Amino acid sequence: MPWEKQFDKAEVLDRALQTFWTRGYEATSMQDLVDCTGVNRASLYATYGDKRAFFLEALRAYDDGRRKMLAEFEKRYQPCEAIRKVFLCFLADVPNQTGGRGCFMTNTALELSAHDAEIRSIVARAQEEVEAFFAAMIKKGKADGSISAHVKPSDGARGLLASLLGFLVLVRSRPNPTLLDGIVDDAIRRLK
Amino acid sequence: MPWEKQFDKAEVLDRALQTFWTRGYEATSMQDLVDCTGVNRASLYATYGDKRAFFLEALRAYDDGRRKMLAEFEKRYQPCEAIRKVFLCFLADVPNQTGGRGCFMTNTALELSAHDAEIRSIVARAQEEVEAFFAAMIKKGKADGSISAHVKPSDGARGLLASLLGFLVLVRSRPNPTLLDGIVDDAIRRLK
DNA sequence: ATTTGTCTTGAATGATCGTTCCAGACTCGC
DNA sequence: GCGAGTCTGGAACGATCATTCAAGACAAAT
Repeated sequence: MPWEKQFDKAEVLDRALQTFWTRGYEATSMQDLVDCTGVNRASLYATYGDKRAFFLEALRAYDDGRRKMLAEFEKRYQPCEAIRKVFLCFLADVPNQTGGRGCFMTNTALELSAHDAEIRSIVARAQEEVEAFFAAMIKKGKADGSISAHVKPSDGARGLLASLLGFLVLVRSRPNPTLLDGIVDDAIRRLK
Repeated sequence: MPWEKQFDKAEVLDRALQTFWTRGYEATSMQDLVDCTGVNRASLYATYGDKRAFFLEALRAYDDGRRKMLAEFEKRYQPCEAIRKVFLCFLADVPNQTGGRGCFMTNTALELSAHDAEIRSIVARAQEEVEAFFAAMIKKGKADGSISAHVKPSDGARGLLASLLGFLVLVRSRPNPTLLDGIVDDAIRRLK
Protein backbone atom coordinates (compact mmCIF):
# COMPACT_ATOMS: atom_id res chain seq x y z
CA MET A 1 0.00 0.00 0.00
CA PRO A 2 1.17 3.44 -0.93
CA TRP A 3 1.84 6.57 0.98
CA GLU A 4 -0.09 7.44 4.05
CA LYS A 5 -1.77 10.81 4.50
CA GLN A 6 0.53 13.72 5.15
CA PHE A 7 -1.78 15.21 7.78
CA ASP A 8 -3.76 14.11 10.81
CA LYS A 9 -7.35 13.77 9.71
CA ALA A 10 -8.81 14.57 13.12
CA GLU A 11 -6.56 17.55 13.72
CA VAL A 12 -7.38 19.10 10.35
CA LEU A 13 -11.07 18.45 10.97
CA ASP A 14 -10.77 20.31 14.25
CA ARG A 15 -9.16 23.30 12.59
CA ALA A 16 -11.95 23.42 10.05
CA LEU A 17 -14.44 23.11 12.89
CA GLN A 18 -12.96 26.16 14.59
CA THR A 19 -13.39 28.20 11.42
CA PHE A 20 -16.93 27.01 10.76
CA TRP A 21 -17.73 27.74 14.39
CA THR A 22 -16.37 31.26 14.27
CA ARG A 23 -17.76 32.34 10.91
CA GLY A 24 -20.71 30.06 10.21
CA TYR A 25 -21.31 27.86 7.19
CA GLU A 26 -22.16 30.32 4.44
CA ALA A 27 -19.51 32.84 5.40
CA THR A 28 -16.75 30.21 5.32
CA SER A 29 -15.29 29.55 1.88
CA MET A 30 -13.27 26.53 0.81
CA GLN A 31 -10.35 28.93 0.45
CA ASP A 32 -10.74 29.80 4.14
CA LEU A 33 -10.58 26.11 4.96
CA VAL A 34 -7.50 25.61 2.80
CA ASP A 35 -5.87 28.53 4.60
CA CYS A 36 -6.79 27.52 8.15
CA THR A 37 -5.92 23.85 7.71
CA GLY A 38 -2.80 24.29 5.57
CA VAL A 39 -4.00 21.37 3.48
CA ASN A 40 -4.46 21.55 -0.26
CA ARG A 41 -7.93 21.90 -1.75
CA ALA A 42 -7.99 18.62 -3.61
CA SER A 43 -6.80 16.76 -0.53
CA LEU A 44 -9.65 18.20 1.48
CA TYR A 45 -12.14 17.11 -1.16
CA ALA A 46 -10.55 13.65 -1.39
CA THR A 47 -10.64 13.22 2.37
CA TYR A 48 -13.92 14.78 3.47
CA GLY A 49 -16.06 15.16 0.36
CA ASP A 50 -17.67 18.46 -0.53
CA LYS A 51 -18.18 21.50 1.66
CA ARG A 52 -21.45 20.39 3.17
CA ALA A 53 -20.08 16.92 4.02
CA PHE A 54 -17.03 18.55 5.55
CA PHE A 55 -19.26 20.77 7.64
CA LEU A 56 -21.41 17.85 8.71
CA GLU A 57 -18.36 15.90 9.84
CA ALA A 58 -17.17 18.90 11.83
CA LEU A 59 -20.61 19.28 13.37
CA ARG A 60 -20.72 15.62 14.38
CA ALA A 61 -17.23 15.87 15.84
CA TYR A 62 -18.38 18.87 17.88
CA ASP A 63 -21.43 16.94 18.98
CA ASP A 64 -19.28 14.01 20.12
CA GLY A 65 -17.18 16.40 22.16
CA ARG A 66 -20.30 17.83 23.74
CA ARG A 67 -21.54 14.36 24.63
CA LYS A 68 -18.24 13.41 26.28
CA MET A 69 -18.16 16.67 28.17
CA LEU A 70 -21.63 16.12 29.62
CA ALA A 71 -20.68 12.60 30.64
CA GLU A 72 -17.66 13.95 32.46
CA PHE A 73 -19.67 16.66 34.19
CA GLU A 74 -22.09 14.02 35.33
CA LYS A 75 -19.28 11.95 36.87
CA ARG A 76 -17.30 14.75 38.36
CA TYR A 77 -19.75 17.21 39.85
CA GLN A 78 -22.76 17.46 42.09
CA PRO A 79 -26.03 17.96 40.16
CA CYS A 80 -26.25 21.75 40.51
CA GLU A 81 -22.56 22.19 39.78
CA ALA A 82 -22.87 20.00 36.71
CA ILE A 83 -25.72 22.12 35.42
CA ARG A 84 -23.79 25.30 36.11
CA LYS A 85 -20.75 23.93 34.30
CA VAL A 86 -22.79 23.51 31.13
CA PHE A 87 -23.37 27.24 31.07
CA LEU A 88 -19.92 28.26 32.22
CA CYS A 89 -18.01 26.21 29.66
CA PHE A 90 -19.20 28.64 26.99
CA LEU A 91 -17.79 31.63 28.84
CA ALA A 92 -14.18 30.54 28.37
CA ASP A 93 -13.52 32.71 25.31
CA VAL A 94 -15.73 35.64 26.25
CA PRO A 95 -13.08 37.80 27.95
CA ASN A 96 -11.17 38.16 24.67
CA GLN A 97 -13.03 41.42 24.09
CA THR A 98 -14.20 40.25 20.65
CA GLY A 99 -16.99 38.30 22.34
CA GLY A 100 -17.53 34.57 22.50
CA ARG A 101 -18.32 32.26 19.66
CA GLY A 102 -21.22 30.72 21.50
CA CYS A 103 -22.17 27.14 20.78
CA PHE A 104 -21.45 25.74 17.32
CA MET A 105 -24.58 23.59 17.43
CA THR A 106 -26.83 26.49 18.39
CA ASN A 107 -25.29 28.82 15.82
CA THR A 108 -25.91 26.13 13.23
CA ALA A 109 -29.47 25.62 14.50
CA LEU A 110 -30.39 29.16 13.54
CA GLU A 111 -28.38 29.37 10.35
CA LEU A 112 -29.16 26.05 8.71
CA SER A 113 -31.68 23.82 10.39
CA ALA A 114 -34.65 25.67 8.92
CA HIS A 115 -33.58 24.64 5.41
CA ASP A 116 -31.67 21.38 5.84
CA ALA A 117 -33.42 18.29 7.21
CA GLU A 118 -30.26 16.37 8.04
CA ILE A 119 -28.88 19.23 10.07
CA ARG A 120 -32.24 19.76 11.68
CA SER A 121 -32.25 16.21 13.00
CA ILE A 122 -28.70 16.47 14.36
CA VAL A 123 -29.57 19.72 16.09
CA ALA A 124 -32.81 18.35 17.49
CA ARG A 125 -31.10 15.30 18.90
CA ALA A 126 -28.37 17.35 20.52
CA GLN A 127 -30.97 19.57 22.15
CA GLU A 128 -32.91 16.57 23.37
CA GLU A 129 -29.79 15.06 24.90
CA VAL A 130 -28.97 18.25 26.74
CA GLU A 131 -32.53 18.40 27.98
CA ALA A 132 -32.28 14.78 29.14
CA PHE A 133 -29.02 15.60 30.90
CA PHE A 134 -30.72 18.43 32.77
CA ALA A 135 -33.62 16.19 33.71
CA ALA A 136 -31.26 13.52 35.01
CA MET A 137 -29.36 16.07 37.08
CA ILE A 138 -32.59 17.41 38.55
CA LYS A 139 -33.70 13.92 39.47
CA LYS A 140 -30.39 13.25 41.15
CA GLY A 141 -30.52 16.60 42.92
CA LYS A 142 -33.99 15.89 44.22
CA ALA A 143 -32.78 12.56 45.56
CA ASP A 144 -29.90 14.09 47.50
CA GLY A 145 -31.97 17.08 48.60
CA SER A 146 -29.98 19.76 46.77
CA ILE A 147 -32.92 20.50 44.50
CA SER A 148 -36.44 21.29 45.59
CA ALA A 149 -38.97 18.49 45.59
CA HIS A 150 -41.45 20.78 43.84
CA VAL A 151 -39.45 20.81 40.59
CA LYS A 152 -40.67 18.32 38.02
CA PRO A 153 -37.59 17.05 36.14
CA SER A 154 -39.08 17.37 32.67
CA ASP A 155 -40.40 20.88 33.30
CA GLY A 156 -37.24 22.04 34.98
CA ALA A 157 -35.10 20.63 32.19
CA ARG A 158 -37.19 22.37 29.56
CA GLY A 159 -36.81 25.67 31.36
CA LEU A 160 -33.08 25.17 31.70
CA LEU A 161 -32.76 24.36 28.01
CA ALA A 162 -34.57 27.55 27.04
CA SER A 163 -32.39 29.59 29.38
CA LEU A 164 -29.26 27.91 28.05
CA LEU A 165 -30.14 28.61 24.43
CA GLY A 166 -30.96 32.22 25.26
CA PHE A 167 -27.72 32.46 27.18
CA LEU A 168 -25.87 31.18 24.10
CA VAL A 169 -27.47 33.79 21.88
CA LEU A 170 -26.26 36.45 24.29
CA VAL A 171 -22.76 34.98 24.57
CA ARG A 172 -22.32 35.56 20.85
CA SER A 173 -24.21 38.81 20.45
CA ARG A 174 -23.95 40.73 23.73
CA PRO A 175 -21.17 39.19 25.82
CA ASN A 176 -21.67 41.21 28.98
CA PRO A 177 -20.30 39.19 31.93
CA THR A 178 -22.72 40.70 34.44
CA LEU A 179 -25.70 39.87 32.28
CA LEU A 180 -24.49 36.36 31.56
CA ASP A 181 -23.63 35.53 35.17
CA GLY A 182 -27.02 36.79 36.23
CA ILE A 183 -28.78 34.48 33.82
CA VAL A 184 -26.86 31.47 35.08
CA ASP A 185 -27.55 32.31 38.72
CA ASP A 186 -31.25 32.85 38.04
CA ALA A 187 -31.58 29.62 36.11
CA ILE A 188 -30.05 27.60 38.93
CA ARG A 189 -31.80 29.45 41.72
CA ARG A 190 -35.11 28.40 40.19
CA LEU A 191 -34.31 24.81 41.13
CA LYS A 192 -33.82 25.46 44.82
CA MET B 1 -39.01 67.40 -11.57
CA PRO B 2 -38.93 64.15 -13.48
CA TRP B 3 -40.54 60.83 -12.96
CA GLU B 4 -41.32 59.42 -9.58
CA LYS B 5 -40.29 55.92 -8.53
CA GLN B 6 -42.20 53.09 -10.17
CA PHE B 7 -42.43 51.10 -6.95
CA ASP B 8 -43.34 51.67 -3.32
CA LYS B 9 -40.07 51.93 -1.44
CA ALA B 10 -41.50 50.61 1.83
CA GLU B 11 -43.33 47.73 0.20
CA VAL B 12 -40.26 46.55 -1.68
CA LEU B 13 -38.20 46.90 1.48
CA ASP B 14 -40.68 44.68 3.25
CA ARG B 15 -40.45 42.00 0.58
CA ALA B 16 -36.66 42.04 0.84
CA LEU B 17 -37.02 41.86 4.62
CA GLN B 18 -39.10 38.71 4.31
CA THR B 19 -36.41 37.05 2.21
CA PHE B 20 -33.54 38.11 4.47
CA TRP B 21 -35.58 36.89 7.42
CA THR B 22 -36.25 33.50 5.90
CA ARG B 23 -32.81 32.76 4.49
CA GLY B 24 -30.40 34.94 6.42
CA TYR B 25 -27.92 37.47 5.08
CA GLU B 26 -25.21 35.33 3.51
CA ALA B 27 -27.60 32.86 1.94
CA THR B 28 -29.58 35.62 0.23
CA SER B 29 -28.15 36.78 -3.09
CA MET B 30 -28.91 40.02 -4.87
CA GLN B 31 -30.56 37.84 -7.53
CA ASP B 32 -32.92 36.51 -4.85
CA LEU B 33 -33.80 40.08 -3.94
CA VAL B 34 -34.39 41.01 -7.57
CA ASP B 35 -36.70 37.99 -7.88
CA CYS B 36 -38.67 38.53 -4.69
CA THR B 37 -39.13 42.26 -5.16
CA GLY B 38 -39.69 42.27 -8.92
CA VAL B 39 -37.49 45.35 -9.10
CA ASN B 40 -34.46 45.62 -11.36
CA ARG B 41 -30.99 45.21 -9.90
CA ALA B 42 -29.71 48.66 -10.64
CA SER B 43 -32.87 50.22 -9.24
CA LEU B 44 -32.31 48.40 -5.98
CA TYR B 45 -28.74 49.66 -5.84
CA ALA B 46 -29.84 53.20 -6.71
CA THR B 47 -32.51 53.17 -4.02
CA TYR B 48 -30.97 51.31 -1.11
CA GLY B 49 -27.23 51.17 -1.74
CA ASP B 50 -25.31 47.92 -1.61
CA LYS B 51 -26.40 44.61 -0.13
CA ARG B 52 -25.28 45.36 3.39
CA ALA B 53 -27.01 48.76 3.41
CA PHE B 54 -30.15 47.13 2.06
CA PHE B 55 -30.01 44.55 4.81
CA LEU B 56 -29.46 47.19 7.47
CA GLU B 57 -32.45 49.15 6.28
CA ALA B 58 -34.57 46.01 6.39
CA LEU B 59 -33.31 45.25 9.88
CA ARG B 60 -34.14 48.73 11.11
CA ALA B 61 -37.59 48.50 9.56
CA TYR B 62 -38.11 45.22 11.39
CA ASP B 63 -36.91 46.83 14.59
CA ASP B 64 -39.36 49.69 14.17
CA GLY B 65 -42.16 47.18 13.75
CA ARG B 66 -41.08 45.40 16.90
CA ARG B 67 -41.06 48.65 18.85
CA LYS B 68 -44.56 49.56 17.70
CA MET B 69 -45.79 46.10 18.52
CA LEU B 70 -44.48 46.28 22.08
CA ALA B 71 -46.06 49.68 22.55
CA GLU B 72 -49.38 48.28 21.43
CA PHE B 73 -49.11 45.26 23.73
CA GLU B 74 -48.40 47.61 26.57
CA LYS B 75 -51.55 49.60 25.86
CA ARG B 76 -53.84 46.75 25.09
CA TYR B 77 -53.09 44.00 27.58
CA GLN B 78 -52.63 43.32 31.24
CA PRO B 79 -48.96 42.89 32.22
CA CYS B 80 -48.85 39.09 32.12
CA GLU B 81 -50.85 38.93 28.91
CA ALA B 82 -48.55 41.47 27.32
CA ILE B 83 -45.53 39.37 28.23
CA ARG B 84 -47.19 36.25 26.90
CA LYS B 85 -48.06 37.98 23.65
CA VAL B 86 -44.39 38.70 23.02
CA PHE B 87 -43.74 34.99 22.93
CA LEU B 88 -46.90 34.02 21.08
CA CYS B 89 -46.50 36.47 18.23
CA PHE B 90 -43.62 34.34 16.95
CA LEU B 91 -45.76 31.21 16.82
CA ALA B 92 -47.99 32.54 14.05
CA ASP B 93 -46.12 30.86 11.19
CA VAL B 94 -45.09 27.69 13.04
CA PRO B 95 -48.02 25.49 11.95
CA ASN B 96 -46.97 25.74 8.29
CA GLN B 97 -45.09 22.46 8.67
CA THR B 98 -41.85 24.02 7.46
CA GLY B 99 -41.32 25.49 10.93
CA GLY B 100 -41.22 29.11 11.95
CA ARG B 101 -38.75 31.72 10.86
CA GLY B 102 -38.14 32.85 14.40
CA CYS B 103 -37.15 36.45 15.04
CA PHE B 104 -35.23 38.31 12.35
CA MET B 105 -33.26 40.24 14.96
CA THR B 106 -32.25 37.12 16.86
CA ASN B 107 -31.34 35.21 13.72
CA THR B 108 -29.18 38.18 12.75
CA ALA B 109 -27.66 38.33 16.23
CA LEU B 110 -26.17 34.89 15.78
CA GLU B 111 -25.23 35.20 12.15
CA LEU B 112 -23.69 38.62 12.00
CA SER B 113 -23.28 40.51 15.25
CA ALA B 114 -20.07 38.69 16.16
CA HIS B 115 -18.32 40.23 13.15
CA ASP B 116 -20.12 43.50 12.47
CA ALA B 117 -20.05 46.28 15.03
CA GLU B 118 -22.94 48.26 13.57
CA ILE B 119 -25.21 45.25 13.60
CA ARG B 120 -24.03 44.31 17.06
CA SER B 121 -25.15 47.68 18.40
CA ILE B 122 -28.56 47.45 16.74
CA VAL B 123 -29.05 43.97 18.13
CA ALA B 124 -27.90 44.96 21.59
CA ARG B 125 -30.25 47.91 21.71
CA ALA B 126 -33.20 45.83 20.59
CA GLN B 127 -32.46 43.29 23.30
CA GLU B 128 -32.17 45.99 25.90
CA GLU B 129 -35.50 47.48 24.88
CA VAL B 130 -37.22 44.12 25.14
CA GLU B 131 -35.64 43.63 28.54
CA ALA B 132 -36.85 47.07 29.58
CA PHE B 133 -40.32 46.22 28.35
CA PHE B 134 -40.36 43.09 30.49
CA ALA B 135 -39.13 45.04 33.51
CA ALA B 136 -41.86 47.65 33.04
CA MET B 137 -44.53 44.97 32.75
CA ILE B 138 -43.28 43.27 35.90
CA LYS B 139 -43.37 46.54 37.78
CA LYS B 140 -46.89 47.17 36.61
CA GLY B 141 -47.91 43.63 37.51
CA LYS B 142 -46.50 43.99 40.98
CA ALA B 143 -48.46 47.20 41.44
CA ASP B 144 -51.77 45.59 40.51
CA GLY B 145 -50.99 42.39 42.38
CA SER B 146 -50.89 40.05 39.37
CA ILE B 147 -47.17 39.44 39.80
CA SER B 148 -45.49 38.32 43.00
CA ALA B 149 -43.90 40.98 45.19
CA HIS B 150 -40.81 38.79 45.45
CA VAL B 151 -39.84 39.26 41.83
CA LYS B 152 -37.28 41.98 41.25
CA PRO B 153 -38.11 43.65 37.90
CA SER B 154 -34.56 43.70 36.57
CA ASP B 155 -33.92 40.06 37.51
CA GLY B 156 -37.26 38.88 36.24
CA ALA B 157 -36.80 40.75 32.98
CA ARG B 158 -33.36 39.25 32.46
CA GLY B 159 -34.74 35.77 33.00
CA LEU B 160 -37.59 36.43 30.59
CA LEU B 161 -35.19 37.71 27.96
CA ALA B 162 -33.08 34.57 28.22
CA SER B 163 -36.17 32.39 27.97
CA LEU B 164 -37.47 34.37 25.01
CA LEU B 165 -34.20 34.10 23.10
CA GLY B 166 -34.03 30.37 23.79
CA PHE B 167 -37.64 30.06 22.74
CA LEU B 168 -36.78 31.82 19.48
CA VAL B 169 -33.92 29.43 18.78
CA LEU B 170 -36.36 26.56 19.22
CA VAL B 171 -39.05 28.16 17.07
CA ARG B 172 -36.65 28.08 14.16
CA SER B 173 -34.88 24.81 14.83
CA ARG B 174 -37.33 22.51 16.62
CA PRO B 175 -40.85 23.92 16.24
CA ASN B 176 -42.67 21.51 18.51
CA PRO B 177 -45.85 23.19 19.80
CA THR B 178 -45.91 21.24 23.06
CA LEU B 179 -42.33 22.18 23.84
CA LEU B 180 -42.84 25.81 22.91
CA ASP B 181 -46.07 26.23 24.85
CA GLY B 182 -44.42 24.66 27.87
CA ILE B 183 -41.59 27.16 27.79
CA VAL B 184 -44.00 30.08 27.65
CA ASP B 185 -46.09 28.76 30.51
CA ASP B 186 -43.02 28.12 32.65
CA ALA B 187 -41.58 31.54 31.98
CA ILE B 188 -44.76 33.26 33.05
CA ARG B 189 -45.46 30.97 35.98
CA ARG B 190 -42.14 32.03 37.45
CA LEU B 191 -43.55 35.51 37.97
CA LYS B 192 -46.50 34.44 40.05
C1' DA C 1 -41.54 70.70 -28.75
C1' DT C 2 -37.41 70.49 -26.64
C1' DT C 3 -34.62 70.37 -22.77
C1' DT C 4 -33.59 68.55 -18.16
C1' DG C 5 -32.92 65.20 -14.91
C1' DT C 6 -34.24 60.93 -12.68
C1' DC C 7 -35.57 56.16 -13.12
C1' DT C 8 -35.44 51.75 -15.45
C1' DT C 9 -33.47 48.24 -18.09
C1' DG C 10 -30.53 44.47 -19.65
C1' DA C 11 -26.01 43.49 -20.40
C1' DA C 12 -21.43 43.33 -18.75
C1' DT C 13 -17.77 43.76 -15.11
C1' DG C 14 -14.12 41.37 -12.39
C1' DA C 15 -13.95 38.68 -8.32
C1' DT C 16 -14.91 34.77 -5.88
C1' DC C 17 -17.62 30.69 -5.31
C1' DG C 18 -17.46 25.28 -4.99
C1' DT C 19 -15.52 21.72 -7.49
C1' DT C 20 -12.47 18.91 -10.62
C1' DC C 21 -8.61 17.55 -13.45
C1' DC C 22 -3.96 16.13 -14.21
C1' DA C 23 0.74 15.67 -13.79
C1' DG C 24 4.21 14.72 -10.42
C1' DA C 25 5.72 12.94 -5.72
C1' DC C 26 5.82 9.35 -2.91
C1' DT C 27 5.56 4.44 -0.47
C1' DC C 28 4.66 0.07 -0.76
C1' DG C 29 4.74 -5.01 -2.62
C1' DC C 30 7.16 -7.48 -6.09
C1' DG D 1 14.68 -1.80 -9.59
C1' DC D 2 9.89 -1.67 -11.06
C1' DG D 3 5.10 -1.10 -11.62
C1' DA D 4 0.87 -0.33 -8.62
C1' DG D 5 -1.70 2.65 -6.32
C1' DT D 6 -2.67 6.80 -3.32
C1' DC D 7 -1.82 11.48 -2.10
C1' DT D 8 -0.33 16.20 -3.23
C1' DG D 9 0.02 20.58 -5.61
C1' DG D 10 -1.44 24.05 -8.64
C1' DA D 11 -3.96 25.34 -12.33
C1' DA D 12 -8.34 25.35 -14.37
C1' DC D 13 -13.47 24.77 -14.71
C1' DG D 14 -18.13 26.88 -15.21
C1' DA D 15 -21.34 29.06 -12.15
C1' DT D 16 -22.61 32.54 -9.36
C1' DC D 17 -21.38 36.45 -6.56
C1' DA D 18 -21.96 41.76 -5.72
C1' DT D 19 -21.64 45.69 -8.31
C1' DT D 20 -21.66 49.03 -12.31
C1' DC D 21 -22.34 50.91 -16.98
C1' DA D 22 -24.61 52.95 -20.90
C1' DA D 23 -28.60 53.64 -23.26
C1' DG D 24 -33.51 54.16 -23.44
C1' DA D 25 -38.07 55.57 -21.11
C1' DC D 26 -40.57 58.83 -18.95
C1' DA D 27 -42.57 63.30 -16.52
C1' DA D 28 -42.06 67.90 -15.51
C1' DA D 29 -40.30 72.61 -16.76
C1' DT D 30 -39.35 75.87 -20.46
